[in-house]
Amino acid sequence: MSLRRQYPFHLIEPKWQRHWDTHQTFRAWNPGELIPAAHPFGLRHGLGGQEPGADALPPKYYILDMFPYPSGAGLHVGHPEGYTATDILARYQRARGFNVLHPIGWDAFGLPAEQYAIRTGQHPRKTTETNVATFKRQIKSLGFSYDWTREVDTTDPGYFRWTQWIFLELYNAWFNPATRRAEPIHTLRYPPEIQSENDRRTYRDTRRLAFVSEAPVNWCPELGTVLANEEVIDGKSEIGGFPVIRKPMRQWMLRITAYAERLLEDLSAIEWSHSLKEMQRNWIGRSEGAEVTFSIAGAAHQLTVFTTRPDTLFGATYMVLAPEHKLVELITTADQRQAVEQYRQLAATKSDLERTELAKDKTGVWTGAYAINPVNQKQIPIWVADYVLASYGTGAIMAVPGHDARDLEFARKFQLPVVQVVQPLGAADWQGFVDDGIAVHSASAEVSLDGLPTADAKRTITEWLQQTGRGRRTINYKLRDWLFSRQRYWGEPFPIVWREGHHKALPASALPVCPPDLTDFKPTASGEPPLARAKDWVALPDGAVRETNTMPQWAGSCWYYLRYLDSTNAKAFTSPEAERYWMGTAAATGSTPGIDLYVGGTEHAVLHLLYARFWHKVLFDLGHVSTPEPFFKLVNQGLILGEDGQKMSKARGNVINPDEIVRDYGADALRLYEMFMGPLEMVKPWSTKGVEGVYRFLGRVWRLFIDEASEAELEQALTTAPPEQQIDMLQRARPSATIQVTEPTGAQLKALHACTKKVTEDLDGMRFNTAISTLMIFVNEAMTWAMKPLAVLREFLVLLQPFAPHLAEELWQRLAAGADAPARGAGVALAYQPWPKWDPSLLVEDWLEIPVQVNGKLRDKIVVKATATPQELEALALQAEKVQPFLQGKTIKKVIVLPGKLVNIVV
RNA sequence: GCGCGCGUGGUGGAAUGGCAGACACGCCAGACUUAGGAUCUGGUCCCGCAAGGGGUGGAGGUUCAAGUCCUCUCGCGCGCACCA
Repeated sequence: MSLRRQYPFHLIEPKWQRHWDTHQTFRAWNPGELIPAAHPFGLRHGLGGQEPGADALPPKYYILDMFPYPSGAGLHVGHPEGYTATDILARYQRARGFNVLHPIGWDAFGLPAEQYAIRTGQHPRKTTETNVATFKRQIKSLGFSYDWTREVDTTDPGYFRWTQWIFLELYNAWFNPATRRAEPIHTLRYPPEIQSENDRRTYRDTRRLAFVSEAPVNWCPELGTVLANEEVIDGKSEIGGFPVIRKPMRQWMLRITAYAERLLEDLSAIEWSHSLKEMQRNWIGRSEGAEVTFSIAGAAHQLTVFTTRPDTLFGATYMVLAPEHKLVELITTADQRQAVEQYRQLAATKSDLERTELAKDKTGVWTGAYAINPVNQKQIPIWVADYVLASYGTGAIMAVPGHDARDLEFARKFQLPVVQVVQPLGAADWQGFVDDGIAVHSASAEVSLDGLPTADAKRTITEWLQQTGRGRRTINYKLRDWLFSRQRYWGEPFPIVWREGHHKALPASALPVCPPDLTDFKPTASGEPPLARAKDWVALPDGAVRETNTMPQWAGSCWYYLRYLDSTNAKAFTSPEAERYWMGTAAATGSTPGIDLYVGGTEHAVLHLLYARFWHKVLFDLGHVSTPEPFFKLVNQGLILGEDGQKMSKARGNVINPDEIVRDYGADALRLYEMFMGPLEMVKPWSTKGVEGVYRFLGRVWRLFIDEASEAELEQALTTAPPEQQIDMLQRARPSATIQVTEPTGAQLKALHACTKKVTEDLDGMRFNTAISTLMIFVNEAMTWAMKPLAVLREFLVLLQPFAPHLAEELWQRLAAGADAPARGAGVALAYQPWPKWDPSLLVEDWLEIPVQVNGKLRDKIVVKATATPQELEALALQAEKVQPFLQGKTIKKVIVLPGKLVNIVV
């Protein structure tokens, strides 16, 4: 701390935080709720003492933060960045008359609490409670205008009961390809050949949106759990960075792939950043191409491959199967069996990391078998190689080494033939040419592509394949179904029981299914999930056993924004009325469909944000929510780096603790600084000097309003007063005598209205940094006024309030208490004061300074009446003193005159 | 390798195609002070005493006018990455 205390923020901030808490100032009102007569929202909208329906309430504005995982480390300065941005906008929209929903909660299931429990034996519930308490204290110390009555905690049985309920909705639904929608499972029709109840059960169970699969999954031995594709980065676990291997296991999956196309299409209807949409598009990974079926020489089997380049079919000189491909064992010849088996086993034990990052060198073995190319009946060898992934396409490819870099590398290593079938348009070498060109050497007795540009060749060959029954046009996605079960303790148990090897959903009335109490949270020695230790819990009286896997952390965050709408509802995840009002369509409410603004970090680009969209679409299809997309507009805040420009980390010792900033400079200063650093979305380094800068600004605001002598008295009195009396002593700081009820001068009005205009426009564009600089400019000017009109300063406080709410409220109360004028809404909380309007006519200048350029270079400035005609401007510009030397001996070719802006003389 | 984004003073950053550097940090000078790490005032892109010249990663282009638009190029950041 190197500055003196600029103003008594240490008293002001707790005072207003307590005031907002006890008055529930920021409570958001649902349709039909009784609004107390004295609540500022009721006073503002004339609804006090009433129970207005959705029609009588003002339009809604739903502004959401990504709720935090309450880690043991406490809040870091990245959290307040997004939270301050949304809080400023929440306060702004409240002032503009919206019914604002601005909630917060805790995403509290998760691995760290469980691992801490394994180390120390402390129950994760206890750890979670402690961490939530810390986060809550820290967040409250920043003065955010959350509606705390709607706080949610994903680990609360009253909450996860509905997470389990939504899982049942998924379980009891299937995706109807004809309607492209989820429908209740009872609408599923069985093909005539499926008759027995057992077959029907299997048919049903393999079509549910939540289903059991026995497929190779990402298994992390270190964490003792499986992970979703999205949780594996470069072959390592996202949490902890431990190796991940592929292992076949029986797991719960969610059928997100059914929604691939809609998840992709609907991106165009929402306002997200370009890069974020691009990340989701990449993850979904749609690619158009064809499936081609090859027969196998001397065998009845067929081999289907996916290719985006069916036009290169004539160039296929060999085939490759993924090591896991089922056909491998069926077609491998006796001679090759040993080599193939060895290769497959080696591939199975390799981690993903070893198969990708570390092993760029291609490996593989020949199966001994041949495929027959359908276009020309040529026999080409079938290989097994791990550069082909079992999980993409059909797990097999036709290799065209002439026009694919990977196939070329493989062909060169194993001396397989390379042939040309595409002629580059330019002078490029054809070997390894992968772009579009002209088809060559692509003709047989049955079909010819020669001379066709790539696009036409694709179309021609695909039609031919389709007509001859050897293939078809198809679309492939990289997106995989969502692996939804984990071998953990600290997560939602599945509402599922098993009997005789079949799973069965519990009825909704059996919810919540609470996890049993345990003292040992490790997986069992046999590798079963920790819940299996609770034998009494697992075994049910009727002989059934409970599912012992739990849901992943993402489950709770998939729908929390819906629970906020009606967070204590015990009968439904939310009431339909509340859902319609807050999430409803534009036509019904006059506001945005879905959540108006969602702010959070970019780390959830393909995890939470994809999963939540998926769940929302299922709920939409099943009639539970009104919109197909939850998050209409989304903004990612940029990372805050340490003062050294490096990512903040304990190891580097460059972590800034928000508690210390609040202690030394106050919450308003922290809020203001984080917004003043630069554009919200940008990555930017922390600067404590910068905090001091905005802190000094807040001090100037204080001194603009407060009498200096009285403040000195206050400071003096505080040195001896006991802490509990100090807050009341704030009253001793009296408004400055220079604040008077006077008619503002033109210059004063102009300063206010210019400030109002710019701040308003900047808030609409989320340009918080320039909004704050505008407030600074106003204060710098107002400091020079000998007489400060009360009305002007009051309006300024309404503008300041979203940014520095504690200080603004304190000063507002001070001016209202003065009783020296009929205050604008005296006694009504500043937070609900109407946002000021600006009068454009006040901003018009009588005289303007106009730059005069010669050939685009600034040479002089002329002062003219704002009403000057272009002719007058041109004449004055040509006479301007400093312009003369540049016109000497030249012919004026042209004069560009922009009235009110600029004159450019071209010579 | 592919995709996306970004390059502006000593620093964070401002600039609907129209005066480059708002606002702030830092620094310099001054005022008030016993003092200043408080506050206030002034200055602060570079070269130059000045007149003037140069300047938004680099090279071209479009335009009366380019930080802004186009092409190429270099550098940085983020994402994806054997996806057929």
